[in-house]
Amino acid sequence: MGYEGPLEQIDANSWRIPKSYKSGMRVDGVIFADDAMMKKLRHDQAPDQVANVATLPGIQRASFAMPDIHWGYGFCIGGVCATDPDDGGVISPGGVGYDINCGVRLIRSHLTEKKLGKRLRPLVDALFEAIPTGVGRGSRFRFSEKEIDQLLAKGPGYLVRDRGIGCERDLLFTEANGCLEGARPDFVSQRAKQRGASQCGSLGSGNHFAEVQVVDHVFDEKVAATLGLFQGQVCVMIHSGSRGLGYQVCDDTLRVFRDIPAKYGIDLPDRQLACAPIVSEEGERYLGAMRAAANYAWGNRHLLMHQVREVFEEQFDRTWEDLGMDLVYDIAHNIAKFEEHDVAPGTKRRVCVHRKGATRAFPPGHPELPDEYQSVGQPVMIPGDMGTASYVLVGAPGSMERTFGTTCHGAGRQMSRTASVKAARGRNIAKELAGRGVIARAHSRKGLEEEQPDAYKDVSMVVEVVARAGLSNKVARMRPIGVIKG
DNA sequence: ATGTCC
Repeated sequence: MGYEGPLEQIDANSWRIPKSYKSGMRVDGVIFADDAMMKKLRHDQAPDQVANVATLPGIQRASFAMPDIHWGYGFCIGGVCATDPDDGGVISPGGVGYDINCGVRLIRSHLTEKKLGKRLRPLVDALFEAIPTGVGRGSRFRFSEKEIDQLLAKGPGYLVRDRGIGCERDLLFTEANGCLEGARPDFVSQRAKQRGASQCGSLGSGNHFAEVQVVDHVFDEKVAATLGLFQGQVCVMIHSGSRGLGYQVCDDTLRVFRDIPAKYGIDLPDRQLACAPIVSEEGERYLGAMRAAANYAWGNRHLLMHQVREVFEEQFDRTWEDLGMDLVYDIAHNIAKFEEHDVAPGTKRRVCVHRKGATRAFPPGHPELPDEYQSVGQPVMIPGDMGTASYVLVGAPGSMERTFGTTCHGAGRQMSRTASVKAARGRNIAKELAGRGVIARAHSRKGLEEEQPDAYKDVSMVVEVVARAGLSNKVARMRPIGVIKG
Protein backbone atom coordinates (compact mmCIF):
# COMPACT_ATOMS: atom_id res chain seq x y z
CA MET A 1 0.00 0.00 0.00
CA GLY A 2 1.80 3.06 -1.23
CA TYR A 3 0.93 6.67 -1.94
CA GLU A 4 -1.08 7.29 -5.08
CA GLY A 5 -1.75 11.01 -4.74
CA PRO A 6 -0.06 13.92 -6.49
CA LEU A 7 3.56 14.91 -5.86
CA GLU A 8 4.59 18.08 -7.69
CA GLN A 9 8.31 18.76 -7.89
CA ILE A 10 9.05 22.27 -6.54
CA ASP A 11 12.83 22.13 -7.09
CA ALA A 12 15.67 19.58 -6.93
CA ASN A 13 15.09 18.97 -3.21
CA SER A 14 11.41 19.51 -2.47
CA TRP A 15 7.98 18.26 -3.54
CA ARG A 16 4.44 19.50 -3.01
CA ILE A 17 1.24 17.66 -2.12
CA PRO A 18 -1.34 20.29 -3.17
CA LYS A 19 -4.16 20.93 -0.73
CA SER A 20 -6.60 19.96 -3.46
CA TYR A 21 -5.49 16.33 -2.96
CA LYS A 22 -7.65 15.56 0.04
CA SER A 23 -10.77 17.17 1.40
CA GLY A 24 -10.09 19.02 4.63
CA MET A 25 -6.47 19.94 3.81
CA ARG A 26 -6.02 23.56 4.91
CA VAL A 27 -2.48 23.94 3.52
CA ASP A 28 -0.16 22.10 1.12
CA GLY A 29 2.18 19.32 2.15
CA VAL A 30 5.89 19.85 1.41
CA ILE A 31 8.41 16.99 1.47
CA PHE A 32 12.18 17.51 1.24
CA ALA A 33 13.79 14.64 -0.69
CA ASP A 34 15.90 13.85 -3.75
CA ASP A 35 14.64 11.87 -6.77
CA ALA A 36 15.78 8.48 -5.46
CA MET A 37 14.16 9.04 -2.03
CA MET A 38 10.93 10.17 -3.67
CA LYS A 39 10.72 7.01 -5.77
CA LYS A 40 10.95 4.89 -2.62
CA LEU A 41 8.47 7.12 -0.79
CA ARG A 42 5.78 6.23 -3.34
CA HIS A 43 5.68 2.79 -1.68
CA ASP A 44 5.24 4.30 1.79
CA GLN A 45 2.17 5.59 3.64
CA ALA A 46 4.14 8.53 5.02
CA PRO A 47 3.14 11.05 2.26
CA ASP A 48 -0.51 10.42 3.16
CA GLN A 49 0.35 11.23 6.76
CA VAL A 50 1.86 14.54 5.59
CA ALA A 51 -1.46 15.29 3.86
CA ASN A 52 -3.47 14.25 6.94
CA VAL A 53 -1.52 16.65 9.16
CA ALA A 54 -2.42 19.45 6.74
CA THR A 55 -6.06 19.14 7.89
CA LEU A 56 -5.28 20.13 11.51
CA PRO A 57 -7.01 23.31 12.73
CA GLY A 58 -4.73 26.35 12.90
CA ILE A 59 -1.89 24.84 10.82
CA GLN A 60 0.27 27.54 9.22
CA ARG A 61 1.99 27.67 5.81
CA ALA A 62 2.33 23.92 5.13
CA SER A 63 2.69 20.44 6.61
CA PHE A 64 6.41 19.70 6.20
CA ALA A 65 8.49 16.51 6.12
CA MET A 66 12.27 16.14 6.22
CA PRO A 67 14.22 13.69 3.99
CA ASP A 68 14.43 11.10 6.80
CA ILE A 69 10.61 10.79 6.57
CA HIS A 70 9.03 7.45 7.42
CA TRP A 71 5.72 6.16 8.78
CA GLY A 72 4.89 6.93 12.42
CA TYR A 73 1.95 7.10 14.84
CA GLY A 74 -0.48 9.56 13.18
CA PHE A 75 2.24 11.97 12.09
CA CYS A 76 5.21 10.70 10.06
CA ILE A 77 8.68 10.71 11.58
CA GLY A 78 10.49 13.72 10.12
CA GLY A 79 7.31 15.82 10.29
CA VAL A 80 7.04 19.53 11.11
CA CYS A 81 3.77 21.31 11.82
CA ALA A 82 3.25 24.80 13.27
CA THR A 83 -0.15 25.78 14.68
CA ASP A 84 -1.33 29.22 15.75
CA PRO A 85 -3.23 29.31 19.08
CA ASP A 86 -5.01 32.50 17.92
CA ASP A 87 -6.23 30.71 14.79
CA GLY A 88 -7.86 27.75 16.57
CA GLY A 89 -4.53 25.91 16.50
CA VAL A 90 -4.27 22.46 18.09
CA ILE A 91 -1.65 20.49 19.99
CA SER A 92 -1.32 16.79 19.13
CA PRO A 93 0.68 14.15 21.07
CA GLY A 94 1.18 12.22 17.81
CA GLY A 95 3.06 15.25 16.47
CA VAL A 96 5.57 14.97 19.31
CA GLY A 97 5.96 11.21 19.58
CA TYR A 98 5.99 8.69 22.42
CA ASP A 99 9.55 9.57 23.42
CA ILE A 100 8.99 13.19 24.42
CA ASN A 101 12.21 15.22 23.92
CA CYS A 102 14.21 12.40 22.51
CA GLY A 103 17.36 14.23 21.47
CA VAL A 104 21.11 14.34 21.01
CA ARG A 105 24.00 15.96 22.85
CA LEU A 106 27.63 16.20 21.81
CA ILE A 107 30.56 16.52 24.21
CA ARG A 108 33.98 17.51 22.89
CA SER A 109 37.43 16.81 24.41
CA HIS A 110 41.11 17.70 24.05
CA LEU A 111 41.88 14.04 23.30
CA THR A 112 42.77 12.72 19.85
CA GLU A 113 42.23 9.27 18.41
CA LYS A 114 46.00 8.88 18.18
CA LYS A 115 46.48 9.62 21.89
CA LEU A 116 43.64 7.26 22.82
CA GLY A 117 45.31 4.22 21.23
CA LYS A 118 44.97 1.07 23.35
CA ARG A 119 43.02 2.91 26.02
CA LEU A 120 39.88 2.82 23.87
CA ARG A 121 38.90 -0.75 24.83
CA PRO A 122 39.01 -0.19 28.61
CA LEU A 123 37.28 3.17 28.11
CA VAL A 124 34.34 1.61 26.25
CA ASP A 125 34.15 -1.22 28.79
CA ALA A 126 34.10 1.31 31.65
CA LEU A 127 31.37 3.35 29.94
CA PHE A 128 29.31 0.19 29.47
CA GLU A 129 29.76 -0.71 33.14
CA ALA A 130 28.98 2.76 34.49
CA ILE A 131 26.06 3.80 32.30
CA PRO A 132 22.81 1.87 32.70
CA THR A 133 21.45 0.66 29.34
CA GLY A 134 18.50 -1.47 28.23
CA VAL A 135 14.72 -1.62 28.61
CA GLY A 136 13.44 -0.75 32.07
CA ARG A 137 16.90 -0.21 33.56
CA GLY A 138 17.14 2.20 36.47
CA SER A 139 20.06 4.40 37.42
CA ARG A 140 22.04 5.08 40.60
CA PHE A 141 20.42 8.53 40.92
CA ARG A 142 17.35 8.67 43.09
CA PHE A 143 14.59 11.25 43.27
CA SER A 144 12.01 11.58 46.04
CA GLU A 145 8.51 12.72 45.16
CA LYS A 146 9.42 16.33 45.92
CA GLU A 147 12.69 16.07 44.00
CA ILE A 148 11.09 14.63 40.88
CA ASP A 149 8.69 17.59 40.84
CA GLN A 150 11.70 19.92 40.99
CA LEU A 151 13.36 18.06 38.11
CA LEU A 152 10.18 18.20 36.01
CA ALA A 153 9.75 21.92 36.69
CA LYS A 154 13.38 22.99 36.18
CA GLY A 155 15.16 20.30 34.15
CA PRO A 156 18.98 20.14 34.39
CA GLY A 157 18.96 23.58 36.09
CA TYR A 158 17.78 21.72 39.20
CA LEU A 159 20.66 19.24 38.91
CA VAL A 160 23.25 22.01 38.47
CA ARG A 161 21.95 24.54 41.03
CA ASP A 162 20.42 22.34 43.72
CA ARG A 163 22.47 19.16 43.44
CA GLY A 164 25.85 20.43 42.25
CA ILE A 165 26.03 18.21 39.16
CA GLY A 166 27.64 19.81 36.10
CA CYS A 167 27.98 23.55 35.52
CA GLU A 168 26.07 26.64 34.37
CA ARG A 169 27.72 26.47 30.94
CA ASP A 170 26.03 23.09 30.37
CA LEU A 171 22.66 24.86 30.60
CA LEU A 172 23.63 27.68 28.22
CA PHE A 173 24.52 25.18 25.51
CA THR A 174 21.25 23.26 25.72
CA GLU A 175 18.24 24.09 23.54
CA ALA A 176 15.86 26.33 25.55
CA ASN A 177 18.51 26.20 28.32
CA GLY A 178 17.13 22.76 29.16
CA CYS A 179 13.88 24.16 30.57
CA LEU A 180 10.52 24.81 28.91
CA GLU A 181 8.46 27.46 30.70
CA GLY A 182 5.02 26.37 31.80
CA ALA A 183 5.93 22.82 32.80
CA ARG A 184 3.27 21.36 35.12
CA PRO A 185 4.57 18.46 37.23
CA ASP A 186 1.07 18.33 38.77
CA PHE A 187 -0.31 17.28 35.37
CA VAL A 188 2.04 14.25 35.24
CA SER A 189 0.55 11.02 36.62
CA GLN A 190 1.95 9.26 39.68
CA ARG A 191 2.68 6.23 37.53
CA ALA A 192 4.77 8.32 35.10
CA LYS A 193 6.69 9.86 38.00
CA GLN A 194 7.32 6.46 39.58
CA ARG A 195 8.79 5.17 36.31
CA GLY A 196 10.84 8.34 35.93
CA ALA A 197 12.15 8.51 39.50
CA SER A 198 14.44 5.49 39.09
CA GLN A 199 15.34 5.94 35.40
CA CYS A 200 16.87 9.41 35.20
CA GLY A 201 20.48 8.94 34.09
CA SER A 202 19.86 5.78 32.05
CA LEU A 203 20.18 5.33 28.30
CA GLY A 204 17.26 3.07 27.38
CA SER A 205 17.15 0.78 24.36
CA GLY A 206 16.34 0.76 20.63
CA ASN A 207 18.28 3.39 18.70
CA HIS A 208 19.51 5.13 21.85
CA PHE A 209 23.26 5.08 22.39
CA ALA A 210 26.36 6.66 23.82
CA GLU A 211 29.19 6.75 21.30
CA VAL A 212 32.87 7.58 21.34
CA GLN A 213 33.46 9.30 18.00
CA VAL A 214 36.34 10.83 16.08
CA VAL A 215 36.04 13.96 13.95
CA ASP A 216 36.66 12.24 10.62
CA HIS A 217 36.22 15.09 8.18
CA VAL A 218 35.79 18.84 8.59
CA PHE A 219 33.65 20.57 5.95
CA ASP A 220 33.93 24.09 7.39
CA GLU A 221 37.12 24.84 9.36
CA LYS A 222 35.96 28.19 10.70
CA VAL A 223 32.61 27.00 12.01
CA ALA A 224 34.19 23.81 13.39
CA ALA A 225 36.76 25.90 15.29
CA THR A 226 33.96 28.02 16.79
CA LEU A 227 32.24 24.83 17.98
CA GLY A 228 35.61 23.62 19.39
CA LEU A 229 35.88 20.77 16.88
CA PHE A 230 39.00 19.68 14.96
CA GLN A 231 40.14 16.79 12.74
CA GLY A 232 41.14 13.65 14.69
CA GLN A 233 39.43 14.83 17.90
CA VAL A 234 37.65 12.45 20.28
CA CYS A 235 34.02 13.37 21.10
CA VAL A 236 31.12 11.64 22.82
CA MET A 237 27.60 11.69 21.37
CA ILE A 238 24.58 10.77 23.50
CA HIS A 239 21.17 9.90 22.05
CA SER A 240 18.37 9.34 24.58
CA GLY A 241 15.02 10.70 25.70
CA SER A 242 12.51 10.77 28.54
CA ARG A 243 12.44 6.98 29.14
CA GLY A 244 9.36 5.49 30.77
CA LEU A 245 8.19 8.89 32.08
CA GLY A 246 7.69 10.45 28.66
CA TYR A 247 6.14 7.27 27.30
CA GLN A 248 3.65 7.24 30.17
CA VAL A 249 2.76 10.93 29.67
CA CYS A 250 2.02 10.24 26.00
CA ASP A 251 0.06 7.08 26.80
CA ASP A 252 -1.98 8.79 29.56
CA THR A 253 -2.80 11.69 27.22
CA LEU A 254 -3.81 9.56 24.23
CA ARG A 255 -6.30 7.74 26.47
CA VAL A 256 -7.90 11.04 27.47
CA PHE A 257 -7.70 12.53 23.95
CA ARG A 258 -9.77 9.79 22.28
CA ASP A 259 -13.01 11.75 22.58
CA ILE A 260 -11.58 15.27 22.58
CA PRO A 261 -11.59 16.04 18.82
CA ALA A 262 -15.35 15.32 18.70
CA LYS A 263 -15.93 17.49 21.76
CA TYR A 264 -14.43 20.49 19.93
CA GLY A 265 -15.93 19.61 16.54
CA ILE A 266 -12.58 18.70 15.00
CA ASP A 267 -12.89 16.33 12.03
CA LEU A 268 -9.83 14.10 11.55
CA PRO A 269 -8.87 11.76 8.67
CA ASP A 270 -7.01 9.50 11.16
CA ARG A 271 -7.85 8.86 14.84
CA GLN A 272 -4.12 8.80 15.61
CA LEU A 273 -4.02 12.56 14.94
CA ALA A 274 -6.00 13.04 18.18
CA CYS A 275 -5.53 16.64 19.33
CA ALA A 276 -7.01 19.44 21.40
CA PRO A 277 -7.11 23.21 20.89
CA ILE A 278 -4.02 24.82 22.44
CA VAL A 279 -6.46 27.12 24.21
CA SER A 280 -8.49 24.45 26.02
CA GLU A 281 -8.28 22.67 29.35
CA GLU A 282 -7.18 19.41 27.69
CA GLY A 283 -4.64 21.16 25.46
CA GLU A 284 -3.14 22.98 28.41
CA ARG A 285 -2.94 19.79 30.45
CA TYR A 286 -0.98 17.98 27.72
CA LEU A 287 1.27 20.99 27.10
CA GLY A 288 2.07 21.25 30.82
CA ALA A 289 2.82 17.53 31.14
CA MET A 290 4.75 17.40 27.83
CA ARG A 291 6.94 20.33 28.93
CA ALA A 292 7.63 18.56 32.24
CA ALA A 293 8.63 15.38 30.35
CA ALA A 294 10.85 17.48 28.06
CA ASN A 295 12.62 18.98 31.08
CA TYR A 296 13.07 15.45 32.48
CA ALA A 297 14.68 14.33 29.19
CA TRP A 298 17.17 17.20 29.33
CA GLY A 299 17.91 16.16 32.92
CA ASN A 300 18.41 12.58 31.74
CA ARG A 301 20.93 13.55 29.05
CA HIS A 302 22.64 15.84 31.58
CA LEU A 303 23.09 12.90 34.00
CA LEU A 304 24.27 10.65 31.16
CA MET A 305 26.89 13.28 30.28
CA HIS A 306 27.89 13.52 33.94
CA GLN A 307 28.53 9.76 34.05
CA VAL A 308 30.54 9.93 30.81
CA ARG A 309 32.68 12.67 32.36
CA GLU A 310 33.20 10.58 35.52
CA VAL A 311 34.37 7.60 33.48
CA PHE A 312 36.82 9.72 31.48
CA GLU A 313 38.15 11.27 34.71
CA GLU A 314 38.82 7.82 36.13
CA GLN A 315 40.33 6.43 32.91
CA PHE A 316 42.66 9.35 32.27
CA ASP A 317 43.23 10.48 35.87
CA ARG A 318 42.38 14.10 35.05
CA THR A 319 39.34 16.27 35.71
CA TRP A 320 36.77 16.60 32.94
CA GLU A 321 37.59 20.31 32.75
CA ASP A 322 41.24 19.39 32.15
CA LEU A 323 40.15 16.96 29.47
CA GLY A 324 38.16 19.76 27.79
CA MET A 325 34.90 17.83 27.99
CA ASP A 326 32.59 20.76 27.34
CA LEU A 327 29.09 20.35 26.00
CA VAL A 328 29.05 21.42 22.32
CA TYR A 329 25.25 21.50 22.29
CA ASP A 330 22.08 19.56 23.14
CA ILE A 331 19.09 19.45 20.81
CA ALA A 332 15.59 17.96 21.01
CA HIS A 333 14.08 16.15 18.04
CA ASN A 334 10.69 15.07 19.48
CA ILE A 335 8.99 18.13 20.92
CA ALA A 336 6.39 20.86 20.51
CA LYS A 337 7.32 24.39 21.58
CA PHE A 338 6.26 27.96 21.10
CA GLU A 339 8.49 30.06 18.88
CA GLU A 340 8.24 33.31 16.89
CA HIS A 341 7.99 32.73 13.15
CA ASP A 342 6.71 34.45 10.01
CA VAL A 343 3.41 32.79 9.14
CA ALA A 344 3.23 35.03 6.05
CA PRO A 345 5.80 37.51 4.67
CA GLY A 346 6.20 40.16 7.36
CA THR A 347 3.64 38.61 9.74
CA LYS A 348 5.26 37.32 12.93
CA ARG A 349 3.31 35.00 15.22
CA ARG A 350 3.99 32.91 18.28
CA VAL A 351 3.25 29.44 16.93
CA CYS A 352 3.39 25.95 18.40
CA VAL A 353 6.03 24.10 16.36
CA HIS A 354 5.60 20.32 16.47
CA ARG A 355 8.86 18.58 15.56
CA LYS A 356 8.61 14.80 15.44
CA GLY A 357 11.92 13.33 14.34
CA ALA A 358 12.99 16.78 13.22
CA THR A 359 15.57 19.17 14.67
CA ARG A 360 15.51 22.89 15.38
CA ALA A 361 18.11 24.60 13.17
CA PHE A 362 18.23 28.31 14.04
CA PRO A 363 20.52 30.39 11.79
CA PRO A 364 23.34 32.78 12.80
CA GLY A 365 22.16 35.81 14.75
CA HIS A 366 19.11 34.16 16.32
CA PRO A 367 18.52 35.61 19.81
CA GLU A 368 18.07 32.14 21.37
CA LEU A 369 21.66 31.11 20.53
CA PRO A 370 24.52 31.42 23.05
CA ASP A 371 26.89 34.35 22.34
CA GLU A 372 29.71 32.00 21.29
CA TYR A 373 27.59 30.59 18.46
CA GLN A 374 25.90 33.83 17.29
CA SER A 375 28.15 34.07 14.23
CA VAL A 376 27.82 30.43 13.11
CA GLY A 377 24.28 29.32 13.95
CA GLN A 378 22.85 26.56 16.12
CA PRO A 379 24.67 23.20 16.11
CA VAL A 380 22.59 20.31 14.77
CA MET A 381 23.69 16.75 15.54
CA ILE A 382 22.50 14.08 13.08
CA PRO A 383 23.20 10.54 14.27
CA GLY A 384 23.73 7.97 11.51
CA ASP A 385 24.12 4.24 12.01
CA MET A 386 26.66 2.82 14.45
CA GLY A 387 28.99 1.48 11.77
CA THR A 388 29.24 4.50 9.49
CA ALA A 389 29.03 8.12 10.59
CA SER A 390 27.14 10.93 12.27
CA TYR A 391 27.14 14.58 11.22
CA VAL A 392 27.37 17.98 12.84
CA LEU A 393 25.65 20.80 10.96
CA VAL A 394 24.60 24.36 11.81
CA GLY A 395 21.28 26.05 11.13
CA ALA A 396 21.03 28.16 7.96
CA PRO A 397 18.76 31.13 7.13
CA GLY A 398 16.75 28.94 4.72
CA SER A 399 15.32 27.00 7.68
CA MET A 400 13.51 30.10 8.99
CA GLU A 401 12.12 30.96 5.54
CA ARG A 402 11.11 27.42 4.63
CA THR A 403 10.56 25.10 7.63
CA PHE A 404 9.96 27.11 10.81
CA GLY A 405 13.66 26.81 11.65
CA THR A 406 13.88 23.04 11.22
CA THR A 407 16.09 20.38 9.62
CA CYS A 408 16.32 16.55 9.62
CA HIS A 409 17.14 14.35 12.65
CA GLY A 410 18.84 11.15 11.45
CA ALA A 411 19.29 8.51 8.80
CA GLY A 412 15.89 6.87 9.16
CA ARG A 413 15.32 3.11 9.06
CA GLN A 414 15.12 1.26 5.77
CA MET A 415 14.51 -2.19 7.31
CA SER A 416 11.97 -3.11 9.97
CA ARG A 417 13.31 -4.42 13.28
CA THR A 418 12.16 -7.95 12.49
CA ALA A 419 13.66 -7.82 8.99
CA SER A 420 16.96 -6.64 10.50
CA VAL A 421 17.07 -9.54 12.96
CA LYS A 422 16.30 -11.96 10.13
CA ALA A 423 19.04 -10.47 7.97
CA ALA A 424 21.49 -10.93 10.86
CA ARG A 425 20.94 -14.70 11.05
CA GLY A 426 24.23 -16.59 11.19
CA ARG A 427 26.17 -13.36 11.51
CA ASN A 428 27.90 -11.73 14.46
CA ILE A 429 27.15 -7.99 14.35
CA ALA A 430 29.57 -7.08 17.13
CA LYS A 431 32.37 -8.88 15.27
CA GLU A 432 31.44 -7.21 11.97
CA LEU A 433 31.51 -3.82 13.69
CA ALA A 434 34.91 -4.64 15.20
CA GLY A 435 36.10 -5.32 11.64
CA ARG A 436 34.99 -1.80 10.74
CA GLY A 437 36.91 -0.32 13.68
CA VAL A 438 33.98 0.02 16.10
CA ILE A 439 33.97 -1.55 19.59
CA ALA A 440 30.31 -2.25 20.37
CA ARG A 441 28.92 -3.30 23.75
CA ALA A 442 25.24 -4.13 24.28
CA HIS A 443 23.21 -6.24 26.70
CA SER A 444 21.06 -7.73 24.01
CA ARG A 445 22.36 -9.45 20.90
CA LYS A 446 18.97 -8.86 19.31
CA GLY A 447 19.29 -5.15 20.07
CA LEU A 448 22.54 -4.96 18.09
CA GLU A 449 20.96 -6.92 15.23
CA GLU A 450 18.01 -4.52 15.06
CA GLU A 451 20.42 -1.60 14.94
CA GLN A 452 22.94 -3.03 12.46
CA PRO A 453 24.22 -0.54 9.85
CA ASP A 454 22.20 -2.15 7.00
CA ALA A 455 18.97 -1.36 8.85
CA TYR A 456 19.48 2.36 8.16
CA LYS A 457 19.45 4.58 5.12
CA ASP A 458 22.64 6.35 4.13
CA VAL A 459 22.77 9.35 6.48
CA SER A 460 24.99 11.26 4.05
CA MET A 461 22.19 11.37 1.45
CA VAL A 462 19.76 12.78 4.01
CA VAL A 463 22.30 15.41 5.05
CA GLU A 464 22.95 16.35 1.40
CA VAL A 465 19.28 17.16 0.85
CA VAL A 466 18.95 19.48 3.87
CA ALA A 467 22.26 21.14 2.98
CA ARG A 468 21.27 21.72 -0.66
CA ALA A 469 17.83 22.94 0.45
CA GLY A 470 19.55 25.60 2.58
CA LEU A 471 18.09 24.34 5.88
CA SER A 472 21.46 23.61 7.53
CA ASN A 473 25.14 23.51 6.55
CA LYS A 474 27.64 20.67 7.04
CA VAL A 475 30.38 21.26 9.62
CA ALA A 476 31.93 17.88 10.42
CA ARG A 477 31.50 14.15 9.91
CA MET A 478 31.99 11.96 12.98
CA ARG A 479 33.17 8.34 12.78
CA PRO A 480 32.16 5.95 15.59
CA ILE A 481 34.95 4.02 17.36
CA GLY A 482 33.13 2.82 20.49
CA VAL A 483 29.43 2.40 21.18
CA ILE A 484 27.31 1.30 24.12
CA LYS A 485 23.67 0.34 23.69
CA GLY A 486 20.71 -1.35 25.37
C1' DA B 1 10.54 4.76 21.62
C1' DT B 2 8.16 1.64 25.63
C1' DG B 3 8.51 -2.62 32.69
C1' DT B 4 7.06 -4.06 23.49
C1' DC B 5 -0.41 -6.21 27.57
C1' DC B 6 -2.73 -3.40 34.01
